[in-house]
Amino acid sequence: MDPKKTRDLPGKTIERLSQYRRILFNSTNEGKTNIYSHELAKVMNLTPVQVRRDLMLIGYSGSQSKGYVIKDLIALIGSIIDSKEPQNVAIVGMGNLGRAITSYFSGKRDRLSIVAAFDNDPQKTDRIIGGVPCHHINKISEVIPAMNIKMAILTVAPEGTFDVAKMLMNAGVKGLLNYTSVPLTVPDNIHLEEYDIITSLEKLAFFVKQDFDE
Amino acid sequence: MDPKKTRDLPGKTIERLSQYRRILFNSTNEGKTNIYSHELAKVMNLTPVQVRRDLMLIGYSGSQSKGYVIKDLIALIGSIIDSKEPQNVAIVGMGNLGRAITSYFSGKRDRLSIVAAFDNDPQKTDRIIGGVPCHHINKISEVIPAMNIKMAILTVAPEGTFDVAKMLMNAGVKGLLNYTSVPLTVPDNIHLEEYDIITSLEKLAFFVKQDFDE
DNA sequence: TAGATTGTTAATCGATTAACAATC
DNA sequence: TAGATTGTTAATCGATTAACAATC
Repeated sequence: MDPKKTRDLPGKTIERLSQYRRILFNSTNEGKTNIYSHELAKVMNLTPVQVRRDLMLIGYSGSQSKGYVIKDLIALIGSIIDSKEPQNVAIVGMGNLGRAITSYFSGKRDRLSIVAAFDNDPQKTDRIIGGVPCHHINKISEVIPAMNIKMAILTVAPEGTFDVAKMLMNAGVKGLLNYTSVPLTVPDNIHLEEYDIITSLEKLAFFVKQDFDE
Repeated sequence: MDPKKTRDLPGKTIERLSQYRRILFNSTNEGKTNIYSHELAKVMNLTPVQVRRDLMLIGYSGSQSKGYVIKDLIALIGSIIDSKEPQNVAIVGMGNLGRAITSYFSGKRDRLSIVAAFDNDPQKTDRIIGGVPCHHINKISEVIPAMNIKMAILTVAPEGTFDVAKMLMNAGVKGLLNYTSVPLTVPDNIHLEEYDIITSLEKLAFFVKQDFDE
C-alpha cells in the first residue's frame, strides 16, 4: 500500500487490526489457511463490510472464492502496526494491577516488551518482579533514557499520578497508558490512552439500569 | 430535565458525567463550592464548550458570574447515572487482575458494589478474598439470581471466557465488562464493554512509532 | 449461469467544534 | 459599559452502514 497513507488510518481501524491479528493467529493454530470477511466479523462482533473496509484501507485484497490468506494478512498487519525495532515499555506502580498487566504481557508480543518497572515501596524495588527488574521511582530519569523507553503504563495510586506522568515525560516518554482513576492532561506531542475501570462500570450500570426503568 | 430524554444521552456523555462527578467530589474536598466550565474542562482535557454541551444535555444551568454549583451538579449527575437501588456486581476470575479490580473498587461507590467473586481454583473458593466471598464457578447459576446480580466483570483466563460469559448470561446477567483478551459476541439485549490491554498498548505503540518514522 | 464473495463509493449516524446570542 | 461566561444552534469531522458493481 501507499506508505504515506498508513499514518492516516483511523484510530478505530488500528484497534481492530490488532484484534484481527490476534484472531488470525488463533485460526492458523487451528489449521486454517484462509478466512472470509464474514468469519472474521462474526468472531469480533462486527459486520463483514466493516472488516472489508478496514482491509481495503490497508490495501489488502482477498479472492472471492477463498477469502483472505491468513498468513499474508498477519504479515501485512504486522508491517503496519509493529515497528521495525522492538519497542520498550515501562510500568509504573507494582501493586496488583501492575503485576497483573506484567504477567499478562510476558512473552505475548515480541515487538513490545515491558523491560522496566518502578515503584516507591522499598519492599518492591531492586528486585525482579514477574520477570521485570523493579526500580525505585526516583530512578526514572536515569533508567528511561538508558533503556530507550518511549511508552509507559501507569498503575500507581491516584495521588502519585500527576508527578509520575511528569517525570516520565521529562525522561523522554512519548506515550502513556493511564490505568489510574485520575484524568491526565498532556502536551500535544504526547500520546495518551485512558480507560478508567470505574467509568467503564458506571457506564455499563447506566445502560443496564435503563432496561429496568422502562 | 425531561426524564424520557435521559435514556437518549450519548454514551460518551455518560462516560464524561461519571468523570465530572469524580472531579467535582475532589473539588468540594478542597473547599470549592462553584466551578466554571473552563476549569472542569482543563482538568479533564476537554474544551469548555464540550462541558457546557454535556450539562445542557442533562438540563443543568449555571450562572454567568459563578459558573456551576458543585453540590447541585453532583446531585443531578447522581440522579441520572445512579440507580435508586444499589446495583450488585460479580467478578469472575480472582487472579491478579481480579484482585486488583476488587480492591480498587472496595468502598469507592456505594451504589455499585462487588458482592460476589468466582474462580475455578479450589485454593481460592469458599473463602473471602479482598472482602468478597469467592465461590466456585459452578455456583454461578445459583448465586447470581439469589443475590440479584445483573452485572459481571470478566477477568478469567482466555480459554474460559466464552463458557463463563454464557453461564453468567443464563443466570440473568445483563451487563458484561470484559477484561480478557477474547472478544465476545453477545445477544442484543446484553450490554458489553471491552477494553483489551494489548490492543490499547498496540494502538499507543502505533502512534508513538509514527512520530519516529517521519 | 447462479450464488457467494470482495471492493468501493455514497449515505447515514454520532460526536465534536465553531459561531454567536444572551446574560451577569 | 466591557469582559467573562453560559446556552444553543449550525457546521464539521469521524466512523459506520447501505448500496451496488465486479468477480470467482
